[in-house]
Amino acid sequence: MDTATLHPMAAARRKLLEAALSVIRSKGFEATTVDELCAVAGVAKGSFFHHFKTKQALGVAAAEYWSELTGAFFAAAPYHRHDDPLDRVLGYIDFRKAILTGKVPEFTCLVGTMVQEVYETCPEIRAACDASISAHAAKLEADIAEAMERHAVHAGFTAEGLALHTQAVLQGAFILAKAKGDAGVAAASVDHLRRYITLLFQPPKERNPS
Amino acid sequence: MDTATLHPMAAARRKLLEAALSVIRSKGFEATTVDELCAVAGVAKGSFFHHFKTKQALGVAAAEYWSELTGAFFAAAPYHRHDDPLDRVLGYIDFRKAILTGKVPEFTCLVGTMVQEVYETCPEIRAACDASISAHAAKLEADIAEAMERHAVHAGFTAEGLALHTQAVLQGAFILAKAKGDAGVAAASVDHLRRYITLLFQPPKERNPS
DNA sequence: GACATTATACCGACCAGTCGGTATACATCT
DNA sequence: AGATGTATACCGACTGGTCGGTATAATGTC
Repeated sequence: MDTATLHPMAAARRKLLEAALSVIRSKGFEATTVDELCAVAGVAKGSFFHHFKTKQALGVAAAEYWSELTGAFFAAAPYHRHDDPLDRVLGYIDFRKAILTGKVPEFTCLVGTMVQEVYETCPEIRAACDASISAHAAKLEADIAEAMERHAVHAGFTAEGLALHTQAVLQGAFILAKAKGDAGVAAASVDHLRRYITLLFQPPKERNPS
Repeated sequence: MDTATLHPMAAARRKLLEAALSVIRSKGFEATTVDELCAVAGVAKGSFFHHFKTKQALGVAAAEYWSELTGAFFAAAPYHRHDDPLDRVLGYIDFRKAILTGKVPEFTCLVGTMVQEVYETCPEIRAACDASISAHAAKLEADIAEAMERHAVHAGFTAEGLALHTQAVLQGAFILAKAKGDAGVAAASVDHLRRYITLLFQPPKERNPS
């Protein structure tokens, strides 16, 4: 995906946003300095404050940029091809597991990291992070709702609630991965999530009583 | 529980640690200043650096203090009384859900918040947070292992993995609660976790095929 | 030449950490 | 008992450096 073609944008602005994604995911929002973002982006400080009124404004813009990027990334993923909506949901989970590669800051979530720090101190960033997570969950929610319809599952939960739960598991898996410095523990949690959804949608009559 | 009697400790030191718990859970580690901790603790700055060599050292001490406090808190919880280990596990989950009350910073996890920020920049704090999470999970792991034995469940996962998964769900639930400013979404995720464990340990033959 | 963008120099606030010093408790020696 | 030494606890002014943000000049670009 060529990120430059998503929206026309001044070069310095996009370079600053790209820098923000990588630096903030590594060090968090507060520990990230404007000077470092400029250095990584190869841009002077004046450009930063030309494009973003404050550091907080950059935080909001970074969350929105993250939403755009991940939206396009998941929209292009192969799991949407399945006919059965349940296969699309499980395909999403498998896809999330498959991209747990490389170093920890490379597969963790920008908005999950940011919202932990600023949820009480900066309502604008908090709202932008919430919007990003909720928009992502909403796409999955559609498939879950369809799968619940198709497989006649209605027991005690909503499509929205289950979609948000998947995000909770992923965000929590990232925290464990950060604590242990290892992606394996995150993958194991995603496995549990997959098993849960499989059990939820498994028709009781066909359960193997071995 | 009288925290003062857990370990003898200079008054200023304990007041600083208590201040650290509440301030860091609200604003994160980086945004918390030594001056603010001193102000909240009602202690002079000199005392801070008498008890903690650096701010990072306070972070490590806060994680260890958190481990002590939560360890005692959960050890005293009522769910341990159940005879069936599975009831203890489900009792733990119910207890976790029951304490999701009050404002968000009051029920979220100090070490989960801290490790997100510093996992790359401060290995000492990262390790202390990992130790806190892992020790907590280990207590639950014992009950899970016993429940797996008792209920003859061995399918595709380990007691350790499931114990860590519960922590992932809880940590992720906290992130969603922070993003939405609402404890309800966290409780909903804990409900899903409970349902998952129930399904895992439900004997296939007795499943209700309604 | 008008306008958006980028670069450089700079400022005031703030922050982690230092330093000199006081207070208290408890030994040990005379 | 009183004097002396010593370790811990606590205090608050100070400092060197960093950070977010500003002012202004220089560039492109139509």
